[in-house]
Amino acid sequence: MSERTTRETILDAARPLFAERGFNGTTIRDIADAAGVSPALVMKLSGSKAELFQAAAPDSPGLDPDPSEELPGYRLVRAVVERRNSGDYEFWAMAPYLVQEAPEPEIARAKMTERVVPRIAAVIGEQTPEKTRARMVVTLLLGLASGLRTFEILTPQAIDSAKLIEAYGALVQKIIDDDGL
Amino acid sequence: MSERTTRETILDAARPLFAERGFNGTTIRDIADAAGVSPALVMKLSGSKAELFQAAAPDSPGLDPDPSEELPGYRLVRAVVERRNSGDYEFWAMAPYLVQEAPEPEIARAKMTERVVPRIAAVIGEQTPEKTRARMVVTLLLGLASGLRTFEILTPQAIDSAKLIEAYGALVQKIIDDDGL
DNA sequence: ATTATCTATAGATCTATAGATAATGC
DNA sequence: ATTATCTATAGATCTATAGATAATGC
Repeated sequence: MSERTTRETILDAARPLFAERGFNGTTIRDIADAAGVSPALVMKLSGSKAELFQAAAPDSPGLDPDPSEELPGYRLVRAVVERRNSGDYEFWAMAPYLVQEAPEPEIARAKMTERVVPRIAAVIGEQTPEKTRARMVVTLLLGLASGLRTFEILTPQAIDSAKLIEAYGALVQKIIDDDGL
Repeated sequence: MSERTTRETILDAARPLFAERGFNGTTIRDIADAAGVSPALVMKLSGSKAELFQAAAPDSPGLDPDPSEELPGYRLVRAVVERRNSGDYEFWAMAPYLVQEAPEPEIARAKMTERVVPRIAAVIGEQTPEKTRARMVVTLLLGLASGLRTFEILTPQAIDSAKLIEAYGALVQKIIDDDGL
């Protein structure tokens, strides 16, 4: 097993732990146990816990691999709902913890904005320097992920997926189409 | 100084620390220093760190003391924006951490939903058992607070307060008025 | 020979408690 | 006398490192 592979094993073990328990709630030993190696090796290969966090924490949302005919507002919402249904990792739900729990929250916040806002601006085709609509869309996606994942108030019992995509997608699309912003 | 008062001093010191740094990121000593007492006294008066967290963490949003003529969607949004402008404590921004960082996240999540959803249902006048619209409104407020506070992507430079209240208030009001939900 | 990994442990926390002292009310 | 508060410290972590051993490639 080369270093590359072991390092990847450790990062893969670290990611969900950091996401679920945060920086302080996750120990090097937790990660080592999950990866099946000694804590010393985790330290050796990652340098420090803070560096490991930086390396492990995903810092941008998953790409949309298949730009369909659907309007981008609905498409973005559908992706979040489908990830809930399949239990996949949800960047938008983890982002608040990644900022708040980072060893240096201010830097984490700035980095996050830098990566995420232009990305969404590209998806919705916004070209203004302020990227106001992209910022609003990011806000809406953060809320949706909170409701679906962190708080689980938008359960399938409370609202079925199709209806949710229709209603919430309409909100996102309304922002995208808003000429006043 | 009676116990009541010292206990309150400690809780007031603990609240912002827990909110900013989370449960694991805040130590009894931090709280003791902020309150100007010894760590031993903090322990004595609070029982344990977990109990202190329970006692200190606000578990519901601030009430709306002045129900105006304004439509509830705009009113709810305006309150969040104004708290940003005045730098006041924002329940909706802290709620994710309170759930995630709680000693028992599952219980914290259930409690949160139990308190918050009926509250918002009352504000918007929803009486269905599922409270689907209240859940959607909570989701939108969580997003707004994330965008304003946690990520600071909705800065006054990016969008001025009046415009934000108008645009985001319209979304919340759209959900409140949505007959399909 | 070099790289990968482990054991053992130092040094620095952290929560919690025991027991002492200072302040308060009768 | 009782309540409020402190000092001192036990016991349990946690990160990080030093030095030893096992595995690998030449």
